[in-house]
Amino acid sequence: MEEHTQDRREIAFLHSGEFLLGDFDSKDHQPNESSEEHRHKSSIKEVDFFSPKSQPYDDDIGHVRTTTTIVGSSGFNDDLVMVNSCHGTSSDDGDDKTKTQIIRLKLELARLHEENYKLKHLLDEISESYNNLQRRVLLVRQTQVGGLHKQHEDTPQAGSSQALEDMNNEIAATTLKRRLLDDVDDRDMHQGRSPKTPRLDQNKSNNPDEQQNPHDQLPFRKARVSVRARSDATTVNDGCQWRKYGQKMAKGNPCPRAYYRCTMAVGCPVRKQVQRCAEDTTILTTTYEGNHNHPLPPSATAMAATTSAAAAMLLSGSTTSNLHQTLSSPSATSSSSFYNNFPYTSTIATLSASAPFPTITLDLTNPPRPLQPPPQYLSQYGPAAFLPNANQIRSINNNSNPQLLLPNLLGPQALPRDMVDSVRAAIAMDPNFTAALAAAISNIIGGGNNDNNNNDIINDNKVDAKSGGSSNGDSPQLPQSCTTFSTN
DNA sequence: CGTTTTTGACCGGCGC
DNA sequence: GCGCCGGTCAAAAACG
Repeated sequence: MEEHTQDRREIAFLHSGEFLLGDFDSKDHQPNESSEEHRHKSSIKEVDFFSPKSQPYDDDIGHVRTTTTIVGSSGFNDDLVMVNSCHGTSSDDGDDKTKTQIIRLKLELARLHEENYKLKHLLDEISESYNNLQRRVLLVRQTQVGGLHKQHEDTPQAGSSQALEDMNNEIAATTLKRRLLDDVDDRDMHQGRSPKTPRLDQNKSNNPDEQQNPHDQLPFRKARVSVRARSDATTVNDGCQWRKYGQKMAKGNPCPRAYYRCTMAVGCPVRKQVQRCAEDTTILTTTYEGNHNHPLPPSATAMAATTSAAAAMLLSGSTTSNLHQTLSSPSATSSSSFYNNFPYTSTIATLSASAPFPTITLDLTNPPRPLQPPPQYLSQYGPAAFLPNANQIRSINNNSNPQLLLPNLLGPQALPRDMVDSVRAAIAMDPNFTAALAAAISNIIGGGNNDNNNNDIINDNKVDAKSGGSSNGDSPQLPQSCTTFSTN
Protein backbone atom coordinates (compact mmCIF):
# COMPACT_ATOMS: atom_id res chain seq x y z
CA MET A 1 0.00 0.00 0.00
CA GLU A 2 2.60 2.45 1.03
CA GLU A 3 4.79 1.23 -1.72
CA HIS A 4 2.04 1.92 -4.17
CA THR A 5 1.73 5.43 -3.00
CA GLN A 6 5.38 6.02 -3.43
CA ASP A 7 5.29 4.55 -6.86
CA ARG A 8 2.61 6.93 -7.86
CA ARG A 9 4.59 9.77 -6.56
CA GLU A 10 7.56 8.69 -8.52
CA ILE A 11 5.48 8.35 -11.58
CA ALA A 12 4.01 11.76 -11.18
CA PHE A 13 7.42 13.07 -10.71
CA LEU A 14 8.73 11.40 -13.78
CA HIS A 15 5.78 12.48 -15.78
CA SER A 16 6.20 16.02 -14.79
CA GLY A 17 9.70 16.03 -16.09
CA GLU A 18 10.86 17.94 -13.13
CA PHE A 19 13.69 15.60 -12.55
CA LEU A 20 15.06 16.54 -15.90
CA LEU A 21 14.86 20.21 -15.43
CA GLY A 22 17.87 22.05 -14.42
CA ASP A 23 16.29 25.12 -13.01
CA PHE A 24 15.89 23.79 -9.57
CA ASP A 25 17.30 25.65 -6.71
CA SER A 26 20.93 25.97 -7.47
CA LYS A 27 21.60 26.93 -3.94
CA ASP A 28 21.49 23.33 -3.06
CA HIS A 29 24.89 22.93 -4.51
CA GLN A 30 26.45 25.73 -2.69
CA PRO A 31 28.52 24.54 0.18
CA ASN A 32 28.08 27.61 2.27
CA GLU A 33 24.41 27.48 2.59
CA SER A 34 23.46 29.52 5.56
CA SER A 35 20.65 27.49 6.89
CA GLU A 36 21.34 23.84 6.67
CA GLU A 37 18.24 22.99 8.51
CA HIS A 38 16.18 24.88 6.08
CA ARG A 39 17.86 23.07 3.32
CA HIS A 40 16.95 19.79 4.77
CA LYS A 41 13.36 20.68 4.93
CA SER A 42 12.65 22.60 1.86
CA SER A 43 15.41 22.25 -0.61
CA ILE A 44 14.74 20.38 -3.75
CA LYS A 45 17.46 18.10 -4.81
CA GLU A 46 17.73 16.24 -7.98
CA VAL A 47 17.28 12.58 -8.45
CA ASP A 48 18.89 11.55 -11.61
CA PHE A 49 17.49 8.14 -12.21
CA PHE A 50 18.91 7.54 -15.58
CA SER A 51 22.01 9.53 -16.07
CA PRO A 52 24.98 7.23 -16.14
CA LYS A 53 27.11 10.02 -14.86
CA SER A 54 25.34 10.42 -11.62
CA GLN A 55 25.97 7.24 -9.84
CA PRO A 56 24.66 7.30 -6.37
CA TYR A 57 27.86 5.90 -5.05
CA ASP A 58 30.49 8.49 -4.85
CA ASP A 59 33.97 7.51 -4.00
CA ASP A 60 34.83 10.81 -2.55
CA ILE A 61 32.55 10.94 0.37
CA GLY A 62 33.90 14.28 1.30
CA HIS A 63 32.30 15.66 -1.78
CA VAL A 64 29.21 13.68 -1.77
CA ARG A 65 26.91 15.30 -4.14
CA THR A 66 23.67 13.65 -3.57
CA THR A 67 21.24 13.65 -6.37
CA THR A 68 18.18 13.12 -4.37
CA THR A 69 15.05 14.94 -5.16
CA ILE A 70 12.47 15.78 -2.65
CA VAL A 71 9.36 16.85 -4.34
CA GLY A 72 7.78 19.22 -1.98
CA SER A 73 6.25 17.73 1.02
CA SER A 74 4.43 15.06 -0.83
CA GLY A 75 7.13 13.92 -3.13
CA PHE A 76 8.66 10.59 -2.77
CA ASN A 77 11.48 10.19 -0.32
CA ASP A 78 9.65 12.35 2.03
CA ASP A 79 11.37 10.67 4.85
CA LEU A 80 14.69 11.31 3.36
CA VAL A 81 16.60 13.75 5.43
CA MET A 82 20.11 14.08 4.37
CA VAL A 83 22.87 16.50 4.06
CA ASN A 84 23.19 17.61 0.56
CA SER A 85 26.88 18.16 0.66
CA CYS A 86 29.50 17.40 3.17
CA HIS A 87 32.51 19.56 2.79
CA GLY A 88 35.23 18.55 5.09
CA THR A 89 33.75 18.48 8.51
CA SER A 90 36.60 20.10 10.26
CA SER A 91 35.44 20.13 13.84
CA ASP A 92 36.66 17.28 16.08
CA ASP A 93 33.45 16.80 17.95
CA GLY A 94 31.77 16.49 14.66
CA ASP A 95 33.60 13.31 13.69
CA ASP A 96 31.02 11.03 15.10
CA LYS A 97 28.32 13.11 13.68
CA THR A 98 30.00 13.13 10.36
CA LYS A 99 30.44 9.39 10.38
CA THR A 100 26.84 8.98 11.20
CA GLN A 101 25.91 11.21 8.38
CA ILE A 102 28.15 9.33 6.06
CA ILE A 103 26.56 6.08 7.00
CA ARG A 104 23.18 7.50 6.49
CA LEU A 105 24.23 8.90 3.20
CA LYS A 106 25.57 5.59 2.10
CA LEU A 107 22.39 3.90 3.06
CA GLU A 108 20.34 6.41 1.25
CA LEU A 109 22.56 6.26 -1.75
CA ALA A 110 22.28 2.53 -1.82
CA ARG A 111 18.56 2.81 -1.68
CA LEU A 112 18.56 5.37 -4.41
CA HIS A 113 20.77 3.22 -6.48
CA GLU A 114 18.36 0.39 -6.05
CA GLU A 115 15.50 2.62 -7.04
CA ASN A 116 17.40 3.78 -10.02
CA TYR A 117 18.10 0.27 -11.11
CA LYS A 118 14.53 -0.68 -10.54
CA LEU A 119 13.27 2.15 -12.64
CA LYS A 120 15.66 1.39 -15.41
CA HIS A 121 14.61 -2.18 -15.39
CA LEU A 122 11.05 -1.07 -15.40
CA LEU A 123 11.62 1.12 -18.35
CA ASP A 124 13.15 -1.69 -20.32
CA GLU A 125 10.25 -3.94 -19.56
CA ILE A 126 7.78 -1.34 -20.57
CA SER A 127 9.56 -0.66 -23.78
CA GLU A 128 9.67 -4.30 -24.59
CA SER A 129 6.03 -4.72 -23.81
CA TYR A 130 5.28 -1.70 -25.87
CA ASN A 131 7.04 -3.13 -28.83
CA ASN A 132 5.21 -6.36 -28.44
CA LEU A 133 1.91 -4.60 -28.46
CA GLN A 134 3.04 -2.65 -31.44
CA ARG A 135 3.67 -5.83 -33.33
CA ARG A 136 0.32 -7.18 -32.34
CA VAL A 137 -1.39 -4.09 -33.57
CA LEU A 138 0.36 -4.31 -36.86
CA LEU A 139 -0.66 -7.90 -37.18
CA VAL A 140 -4.24 -6.97 -36.55
CA ARG A 141 -4.05 -4.25 -39.07
CA GLN A 142 -2.51 -6.46 -41.67
CA THR A 143 -5.03 -9.20 -41.21
CA GLN A 144 -8.16 -7.17 -40.79
CA VAL A 145 -7.45 -4.24 -42.97
CA GLY A 146 -5.12 -5.64 -45.48
CA GLY A 147 -7.58 -4.76 -48.18
CA LEU A 148 -7.33 -1.13 -47.39
CA HIS A 149 -3.61 -1.18 -47.64
CA LYS A 150 -3.77 -2.79 -51.00
CA GLN A 151 -6.23 -0.24 -52.09
CA HIS A 152 -3.95 2.54 -51.07
CA GLU A 153 -0.98 1.09 -52.73
CA ASP A 154 -2.48 2.18 -55.96
CA THR A 155 -2.38 5.76 -54.92
CA PRO A 156 0.69 7.91 -55.09
CA GLN A 157 0.83 8.37 -51.37
CA ALA A 158 0.08 4.84 -50.54
CA GLY A 159 3.52 3.76 -51.49
CA SER A 160 4.65 4.96 -48.16
CA SER A 161 2.23 2.91 -46.16
CA GLN A 162 4.77 0.29 -45.30
CA ALA A 163 7.35 2.90 -44.63
CA LEU A 164 4.87 4.62 -42.43
CA GLU A 165 4.44 1.52 -40.41
CA ASP A 166 8.14 1.17 -40.08
CA MET A 167 8.39 4.70 -38.96
CA ASN A 168 5.56 4.21 -36.59
CA ASN A 169 7.29 1.30 -35.03
CA GLU A 170 10.40 3.27 -34.62
CA ILE A 171 8.56 6.16 -33.16
CA ALA A 172 6.59 4.04 -30.81
CA ALA A 173 9.61 2.18 -29.64
CA THR A 174 11.59 5.25 -28.98
CA THR A 175 9.00 7.60 -27.70
CA LEU A 176 8.92 6.42 -24.17
CA LYS A 177 12.62 6.22 -23.64
CA ARG A 178 13.12 9.43 -25.43
CA ARG A 179 10.80 11.25 -23.14
CA LEU A 180 12.13 9.77 -20.00
CA LEU A 181 15.78 9.60 -20.72
CA ASP A 182 16.56 12.30 -23.17
CA ASP A 183 13.83 14.80 -22.66
CA VAL A 184 15.40 18.15 -22.18
CA ASP A 185 18.27 17.90 -24.54
CA ASP A 186 16.64 15.98 -27.28
CA ARG A 187 15.55 18.92 -29.28
CA ASP A 188 18.07 18.34 -31.92
CA MET A 189 17.06 14.80 -32.26
CA HIS A 190 13.47 15.74 -32.51
CA GLN A 191 14.08 18.33 -35.05
CA GLY A 192 16.28 16.14 -37.05
CA ARG A 193 13.89 13.30 -36.73
CA SER A 194 10.73 14.99 -37.53
CA PRO A 195 10.78 15.87 -41.13
CA LYS A 196 9.62 19.31 -41.84
CA THR A 197 6.64 18.82 -43.94
CA PRO A 198 4.93 22.02 -44.62
CA ARG A 199 1.64 21.52 -46.17
CA LEU A 200 2.77 23.76 -48.91
CA ASP A 201 5.15 21.15 -50.09
CA GLN A 202 2.74 18.40 -49.81
CA ASN A 203 1.65 18.37 -53.33
CA LYS A 204 4.80 19.55 -54.88
CA SER A 205 7.06 16.61 -55.21
CA ASN A 206 9.57 18.29 -57.38
CA ASN A 207 12.34 16.38 -55.88
CA PRO A 208 12.85 13.18 -57.78
CA ASP A 209 14.36 11.54 -54.77
CA GLU A 210 11.14 11.93 -52.89
CA GLN A 211 9.33 10.13 -55.58
CA GLN A 212 11.69 7.25 -55.51
CA ASN A 213 12.22 6.81 -51.87
CA PRO A 214 9.13 5.93 -49.95
CA HIS A 215 10.66 7.10 -46.74
CA ASP A 216 11.03 10.52 -48.13
CA GLN A 217 7.37 10.58 -48.71
CA LEU A 218 6.56 9.90 -45.14
CA PRO A 219 6.45 13.52 -44.29
CA PHE A 220 3.57 13.84 -46.62
CA ARG A 221 1.50 11.51 -44.63
CA LYS A 222 0.75 13.58 -41.62
CA ALA A 223 -1.18 12.62 -38.64
CA ARG A 224 -3.56 15.14 -37.26
CA VAL A 225 -4.49 15.70 -33.72
CA SER A 226 -7.88 17.17 -33.32
CA VAL A 227 -9.36 18.37 -30.09
CA ARG A 228 -12.98 19.04 -29.52
CA ALA A 229 -13.71 21.22 -26.56
CA ARG A 230 -16.40 23.46 -25.33
CA SER A 231 -15.24 26.99 -25.35
CA ASP A 232 -16.67 30.41 -25.95
CA ALA A 233 -13.34 31.75 -27.03
CA THR A 234 -12.36 31.83 -30.63
CA THR A 235 -9.35 29.71 -29.97
CA VAL A 236 -7.74 27.80 -27.19
CA ASN A 237 -4.67 29.26 -25.63
CA ASP A 238 -2.17 26.51 -26.02
CA GLY A 239 0.99 28.44 -25.32
CA CYS A 240 2.08 29.24 -28.82
CA GLN A 241 1.65 32.35 -30.86
CA TRP A 242 -0.51 32.05 -33.91
CA ARG A 243 -1.28 34.25 -36.79
CA LYS A 244 -4.46 33.93 -38.69
CA TYR A 245 -3.83 33.65 -42.37
CA GLY A 246 -7.14 32.65 -43.73
CA GLN A 247 -10.74 31.86 -43.14
CA LYS A 248 -13.09 29.84 -45.19
CA MET A 249 -16.59 28.65 -45.08
CA ALA A 250 -16.53 24.94 -44.92
CA LYS A 251 -19.17 22.95 -46.63
CA GLY A 252 -21.88 21.70 -44.35
CA ASN A 253 -20.96 24.01 -41.54
CA PRO A 254 -22.31 27.53 -41.15
CA CYS A 255 -19.39 28.39 -38.96
CA PRO A 256 -16.27 29.55 -40.74
CA ARG A 257 -13.04 27.67 -40.42
CA ALA A 258 -10.05 29.72 -39.39
CA TYR A 259 -6.50 28.92 -40.38
CA TYR A 260 -3.63 29.79 -38.12
CA ARG A 261 0.09 29.58 -38.51
CA CYS A 262 2.64 29.39 -35.74
CA THR A 263 4.60 32.61 -35.46
CA MET A 264 6.88 31.74 -32.62
CA ALA A 265 9.68 31.09 -35.03
CA VAL A 266 10.32 32.06 -38.56
CA GLY A 267 9.40 29.30 -40.86
CA CYS A 268 7.67 27.18 -38.31
CA PRO A 269 5.47 24.88 -40.36
CA VAL A 270 2.93 24.18 -37.67
CA ARG A 271 -0.60 25.17 -38.52
CA LYS A 272 -3.90 24.71 -36.97
CA GLN A 273 -7.50 24.94 -37.95
CA VAL A 274 -10.20 26.14 -35.66
CA GLN A 275 -13.83 25.58 -36.33
CA ARG A 276 -16.98 25.41 -34.36
CA CYS A 277 -19.21 22.43 -34.52
CA ALA A 278 -22.25 22.91 -36.66
CA GLU A 279 -24.47 20.93 -34.35
CA ASP A 280 -23.23 22.60 -31.23
CA THR A 281 -21.58 25.95 -31.63
CA THR A 282 -20.19 25.79 -28.16
CA ILE A 283 -17.87 23.04 -29.24
CA LEU A 284 -14.62 24.23 -30.66
CA THR A 285 -12.56 21.90 -32.74
CA THR A 286 -8.89 22.63 -33.09
CA THR A 287 -6.80 20.61 -35.45
CA TYR A 288 -3.03 20.76 -35.27
CA GLU A 289 -0.71 19.80 -38.01
CA GLY A 290 3.02 19.90 -38.46
CA ASN A 291 6.06 20.06 -36.25
CA HIS A 292 7.49 23.04 -34.50
CA ASN A 293 11.02 23.92 -35.36
CA HIS A 294 11.70 25.89 -32.23
CA PRO A 295 11.71 25.49 -28.47
CA LEU A 296 8.35 25.41 -26.89
CA PRO A 297 7.06 27.70 -24.17
CA PRO A 298 6.56 26.37 -20.69
CA SER A 299 2.86 26.09 -21.05
CA ALA A 300 3.26 23.86 -24.00
CA THR A 301 5.67 21.44 -22.52
CA ALA A 302 3.48 19.80 -20.00
CA MET A 303 2.22 16.47 -20.92
CA ALA A 304 4.77 16.21 -23.63
CA ALA A 305 5.31 12.62 -22.84
CA THR A 306 1.66 11.94 -22.81
CA THR A 307 1.02 13.63 -26.06
CA SER A 308 3.98 12.00 -27.62
CA ALA A 309 2.45 8.74 -26.69
CA ALA A 310 -0.78 9.84 -28.26
CA ALA A 311 0.96 10.83 -31.42
CA ALA A 312 2.90 7.63 -31.49
CA MET A 313 -0.27 5.79 -30.85
CA LEU A 314 -1.93 7.55 -33.69
CA LEU A 315 0.84 6.95 -36.10
CA SER A 316 1.24 3.41 -35.09
CA GLY A 317 -2.45 2.77 -35.13
CA SER A 318 -2.52 1.13 -31.78
CA THR A 319 -4.91 3.62 -30.38
CA THR A 320 -5.55 2.52 -26.91
CA SER A 321 -2.80 0.29 -25.88
CA ASN A 322 0.06 2.56 -26.64
CA LEU A 323 -1.39 5.46 -24.89
CA HIS A 324 -2.27 3.51 -21.91
CA GLN A 325 0.98 1.82 -21.67
CA THR A 326 3.09 4.80 -22.29
CA LEU A 327 1.24 6.99 -19.95
CA SER A 328 1.43 4.61 -17.15
CA SER A 329 4.73 3.25 -18.10
CA PRO A 330 7.06 4.67 -15.52
CA SER A 331 5.76 2.51 -12.82
CA ALA A 332 3.53 0.22 -14.67
CA THR A 333 5.39 -2.93 -14.14
CA SER A 334 7.25 -2.14 -11.05
CA SER A 335 4.51 -2.51 -8.60
CA SER A 336 1.53 -2.33 -10.87
CA SER A 337 -0.03 -0.08 -8.35
CA PHE A 338 0.07 3.05 -10.34
CA TYR A 339 -0.71 1.21 -13.45
CA ASN A 340 -3.79 -0.26 -11.95
CA ASN A 341 -4.93 2.89 -10.33
CA PHE A 342 -4.31 5.35 -13.03
CA PRO A 343 -7.34 6.23 -15.02
CA TYR A 344 -6.13 5.38 -18.43
CA THR A 345 -8.30 3.04 -20.18
CA SER A 346 -11.51 3.84 -21.75
CA THR A 347 -10.01 5.32 -24.81
CA ILE A 348 -11.17 4.39 -28.19
CA ALA A 349 -9.01 5.47 -31.01
CA THR A 350 -9.65 5.15 -34.64
CA LEU A 351 -7.59 5.84 -37.62
CA SER A 352 -8.87 6.98 -40.88
CA ALA A 353 -7.75 4.56 -43.47
CA SER A 354 -8.76 6.68 -46.37
CA ALA A 355 -7.81 10.15 -45.31
CA PRO A 356 -4.49 11.45 -46.51
CA PHE A 357 -3.52 12.04 -42.94
CA PRO A 358 -4.35 9.83 -40.06
CA THR A 359 -6.38 11.80 -37.63
CA ILE A 360 -7.04 11.29 -34.01
CA THR A 361 -9.69 13.16 -32.17
CA LEU A 362 -9.85 13.84 -28.51
CA ASP A 363 -13.41 14.54 -27.68
CA LEU A 364 -13.69 16.34 -24.42
CA THR A 365 -17.17 17.55 -24.90
CA ASN A 366 -18.91 14.83 -23.01
CA PRO A 367 -20.64 16.28 -20.00
CA PRO A 368 -18.92 15.42 -16.78
CA ARG A 369 -20.59 13.19 -14.37
CA PRO A 370 -21.53 14.51 -10.99
CA LEU A 371 -19.34 11.90 -9.49
CA GLN A 372 -16.67 13.34 -7.32
CA PRO A 373 -13.19 12.50 -8.43
CA PRO A 374 -10.79 10.78 -6.12
CA PRO A 375 -9.16 13.60 -4.24
CA GLN A 376 -5.79 12.00 -4.31
CA TYR A 377 -5.62 12.34 -8.04
CA LEU A 378 -6.47 15.96 -8.09
CA SER A 379 -4.31 16.94 -5.25
CA GLN A 380 -1.34 14.86 -6.02
CA TYR A 381 -1.11 14.96 -9.74
CA GLY A 382 -3.26 17.85 -10.68
CA PRO A 383 -5.45 18.02 -13.70
CA ALA A 384 -2.59 17.47 -16.04
CA ALA A 385 -2.17 14.02 -14.76
CA PHE A 386 -5.36 13.02 -16.40
CA LEU A 387 -4.94 14.69 -19.67
CA PRO A 388 -3.94 11.72 -21.61
CA ASN A 389 -7.04 9.87 -21.42
CA ALA A 390 -9.29 12.34 -20.38
CA ASN A 391 -12.12 11.42 -22.44
CA GLN A 392 -12.32 9.65 -25.57
CA ILE A 393 -10.10 9.37 -28.46
CA ARG A 394 -12.09 8.85 -31.49
CA SER A 395 -11.84 9.45 -35.08
CA ILE A 396 -12.49 12.84 -36.31
CA ASN A 397 -13.59 11.79 -39.63
CA ASN A 398 -17.26 11.49 -39.18
CA ASN A 399 -17.89 11.13 -42.81
CA SER A 400 -18.31 7.98 -44.68
CA ASN A 401 -14.65 7.36 -44.99
CA PRO A 402 -13.72 3.91 -43.95
CA GLN A 403 -12.04 3.87 -40.65
CA LEU A 404 -9.94 1.40 -38.94
CA LEU A 405 -11.19 0.63 -35.54
CA LEU A 406 -8.53 -0.87 -33.46
CA PRO A 407 -9.34 -3.18 -30.65
CA ASN A 408 -8.72 -2.24 -27.12
CA LEU A 409 -5.77 -4.29 -26.19
CA LEU A 410 -5.95 -3.49 -22.57
CA GLY A 411 -8.23 -6.33 -21.84
CA PRO A 412 -8.00 -7.49 -18.29
CA GLN A 413 -5.86 -4.54 -17.43
CA ALA A 414 -8.75 -2.20 -17.83
CA LEU A 415 -9.59 -0.12 -14.87
CA PRO A 416 -12.79 -0.31 -12.94
CA ARG A 417 -15.43 1.65 -14.66
CA ASP A 418 -16.25 3.78 -11.68
CA MET A 419 -12.66 4.81 -11.42
CA VAL A 420 -12.57 5.78 -15.03
CA ASP A 421 -15.71 7.74 -14.63
CA SER A 422 -14.33 9.47 -11.63
CA VAL A 423 -11.25 10.49 -13.43
CA ARG A 424 -13.18 11.61 -16.40
CA ALA A 425 -15.33 13.75 -14.22
CA ALA A 426 -12.27 15.18 -12.58
CA ILE A 427 -10.84 16.12 -15.89
CA ALA A 428 -13.95 17.70 -17.13
CA MET A 429 -14.30 19.68 -13.97
CA ASP A 430 -10.99 21.30 -14.24
CA PRO A 431 -11.00 24.60 -16.11
CA ASN A 432 -7.35 24.25 -16.87
CA PHE A 433 -7.78 21.07 -18.66
CA THR A 434 -8.53 22.51 -22.03
CA ALA A 435 -5.48 24.64 -22.18
CA ALA A 436 -3.32 21.96 -20.77
CA LEU A 437 -4.52 19.49 -23.25
CA ALA A 438 -4.08 21.92 -26.06
CA ALA A 439 -0.56 22.54 -24.95
CA ALA A 440 0.05 18.89 -24.79
CA ILE A 441 -1.17 18.36 -28.27
CA SER A 442 0.88 21.20 -29.42
CA ASN A 443 3.82 19.52 -27.89
CA ILE A 444 3.17 16.50 -29.91
CA ILE A 445 3.19 18.40 -33.06
CA GLY A 446 5.94 20.74 -32.18
CA GLY A 447 8.40 18.17 -31.31
CA GLY A 448 8.83 18.31 -27.64
CA ASN A 449 11.35 20.96 -27.12
CA ASN A 450 10.81 20.78 -23.51
CA ASP A 451 13.12 22.96 -21.68
CA ASN A 452 10.53 24.40 -19.48
CA ASN A 453 8.71 23.56 -16.41
CA ASN A 454 5.67 21.50 -16.86
CA ASN A 455 4.01 23.05 -13.95
CA ASP A 456 3.64 26.23 -15.78
CA ILE A 457 0.87 24.83 -17.79
CA ILE A 458 -1.33 24.73 -14.83
CA ASN A 459 -1.00 28.42 -14.44
CA ASP A 460 -1.15 29.17 -18.07
CA ASN A 461 -4.42 27.78 -19.02
CA LYS A 462 -6.33 30.91 -19.65
CA VAL A 463 -8.39 30.73 -22.70
CA ASP A 464 -7.46 33.44 -25.01
CA ALA A 465 -10.63 35.25 -25.55
CA LYS A 466 -9.02 37.65 -27.89
CA SER A 467 -9.19 36.29 -31.22
CA GLY A 468 -6.50 36.60 -33.41
CA GLY A 469 -5.42 33.83 -32.26
CA SER A 470 -3.11 32.95 -29.89
CA SER A 471 -3.51 29.49 -29.01
CA ASN A 472 -0.64 27.50 -28.10
CA GLY A 473 0.23 24.81 -30.27
CA ASP A 474 3.48 23.56 -29.20
CA SER A 475 4.06 20.24 -30.26
CA PRO A 476 6.43 17.65 -29.51
CA GLN A 477 8.21 16.21 -32.23
CA LEU A 478 6.62 13.29 -33.58
CA PRO A 479 6.86 13.28 -37.22
CA GLN A 480 3.91 14.45 -39.03
CA SER A 481 1.14 14.11 -36.76
CA CYS A 482 -1.99 16.01 -37.02
CA THR A 483 -4.13 15.87 -34.03
CA THR A 484 -7.62 17.01 -33.57
CA PHE A 485 -8.07 17.91 -30.05
CA SER A 486 -11.32 18.74 -28.47
CA THR A 487 -11.88 19.73 -24.95
CA ASN A 488 -14.82 20.74 -22.89
C1' DC B 1 4.44 52.41 -37.55
C1' DG B 2 4.75 47.59 -36.98
C1' DT B 3 1.86 43.74 -36.36
C1' DT B 4 -2.29 41.29 -36.94
C1' DT B 5 -6.70 40.43 -39.07
C1' DT B 6 -9.76 40.43 -42.90
C1' DT B 7 -11.12 38.89 -47.27
C1' DG B 8 -11.19 38.15 -52.13
C1' DA B 9 -8.33 35.81 -55.41
C1' DC B 10 -5.72 32.00 -56.61
C1' DC B 11 -4.18 27.17 -56.81
C1' DG B 12 -4.41 22.20 -56.82
C1' DG B 13 -6.96 17.96 -55.95
C1' DC B 14 -10.93 15.43 -56.82
C1' DG B 15 -15.28 13.81 -58.73
C1' DC B 16 -18.38 13.82 -62.49
C1' DG C 1 -12.93 19.83 -69.22
C1' DC C 2 -15.63 21.78 -65.70
C1' DG C 3 -17.11 22.79 -61.23
C1' DC C 4 -16.64 22.14 -56.36
C1' DC C 5 -13.96 22.30 -52.39
C1' DG C 6 -10.18 22.93 -49.17
C1' DG C 7 -6.26 25.46 -48.39
C1' DT C 8 -3.14 29.37 -49.10
C1' DC C 9 -1.65 33.91 -50.65
C1' DA C 10 -1.42 38.72 -50.37
C1' DA C 11 -3.18 43.38 -50.41
C1' DA C 12 -5.94 46.27 -47.68
C1' DA C 13 -7.82 47.38 -43.35
C1' DA C 14 -7.72 47.36 -38.46
C1' DC C 15 -5.41 47.46 -34.22
C1' DG C 16 -2.27 48.76 -30.43
